[in-house]
Amino acid sequence: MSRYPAPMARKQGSHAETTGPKVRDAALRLFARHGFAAVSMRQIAKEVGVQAGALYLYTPDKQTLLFDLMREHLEHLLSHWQVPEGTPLAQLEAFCRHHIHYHLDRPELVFIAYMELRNLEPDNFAVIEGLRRQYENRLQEILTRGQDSGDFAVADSKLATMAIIAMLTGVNTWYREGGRLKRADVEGIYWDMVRKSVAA
Amino acid sequence: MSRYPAPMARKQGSHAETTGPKVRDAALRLFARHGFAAVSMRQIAKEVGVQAGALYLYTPDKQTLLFDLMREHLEHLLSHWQVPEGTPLAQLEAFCRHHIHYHLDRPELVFIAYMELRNLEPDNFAVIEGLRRQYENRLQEILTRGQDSGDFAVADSKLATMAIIAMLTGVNTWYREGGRLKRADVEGIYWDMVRKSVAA
DNA sequence: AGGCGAATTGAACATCTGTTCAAATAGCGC
DNA sequence: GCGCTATTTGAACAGATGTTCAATTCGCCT
Repeated sequence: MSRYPAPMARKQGSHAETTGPKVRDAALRLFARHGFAAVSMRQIAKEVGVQAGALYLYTPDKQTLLFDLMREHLEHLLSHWQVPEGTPLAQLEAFCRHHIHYHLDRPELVFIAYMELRNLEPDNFAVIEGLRRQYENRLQEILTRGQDSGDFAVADSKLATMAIIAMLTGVNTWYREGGRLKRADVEGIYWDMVRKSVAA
Repeated sequence: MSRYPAPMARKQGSHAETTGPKVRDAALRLFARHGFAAVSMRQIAKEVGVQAGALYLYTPDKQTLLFDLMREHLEHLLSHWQVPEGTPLAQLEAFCRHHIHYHLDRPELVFIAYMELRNLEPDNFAVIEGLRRQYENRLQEILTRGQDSGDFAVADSKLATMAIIAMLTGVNTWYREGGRLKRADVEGIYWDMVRKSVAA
């Protein structure tokens, strides 16, 4: 939605529609590696192969560059996966496996979305926090339903939600492609721990 | 050790021994709130009530200010707690409860030690990572011993270590003093989930 | 009261910051 | 090859950055 500055659709050969994504990708990579505050617009521009002024054809300012990355990430996370029909146990397994899989596919976005919250202006922060809460609520509802049905035994569904998400997202801090374990192995082992942790 | 610039012990009334800690505390607070890269030496100086130049009587540079905070935090964590005698189950419980308790007591240090790793110069990063690994190893050894004794059933002790630490440290992201739950409640609930997650 | 060293100031250094904008360039349809 | 517009440059802005250091102030001791 609302790309900046909503340029008229250009025909092939134009650079506008290749530079835009390149700006986004450069910002993503640099913010993830060095942190939002440590990266200058000139560094981003150099990575794109353009002068700093040209960045402002694609974003109103640096803050929006960060905010858009986070918002798109969380909106896509929410739209990409819905709680499937089934038993609470099956729903929880689907959530856990998808969470790990999806997050391992996007380490830079995940990193930024967790680390750069404090660099968001208050209004932007509220939006991002709202999206995150929506995601957490999906898990919490699974847990609550499993608790009601007697499938789970969680002392506090909010705590269990936060505990499980923290545990699952933690995979991103150590997992490296080509390491000792395949992603499917990791998904299986983590799912096993989650399953037991909430078992009745 | 090796305080900077190792000033001669001064008698009471001198400011050197009150300004030093104030610099550390201001840096801790500001780094935690805004991030290392976003905080300037002049902001720290203003918080202390001193000119920027005076900070360099207490630290060789900004990087060392950050590094010292992290190193002292992790060294104190390691020296403050040792694995007690007892069954693997008792050891694991002690670890979990202490981890939550200790980390909830120092939210700013914990936050910095997790968030500002990428702002450490390579040599400093290696030191911090080594200290963190030592801490992780203590948990991993408990899990390995419990696995060998048949008390635990963990598919992979390294993964279980990372999963448990991520889960426990996650408490810091949401716990607020005076909220719905007391610290002891939180410790109990998390310990319950951890216990079940590794249960045979 | 005066001396001495520790503690601090305040200015200076060279460089970088996000952002703006008139002017120049590039690439399309004709 | 012309004209038009989307795209980009490059300079400029006002101020902030980490760090250094000669000069000054402070506070204890005699």
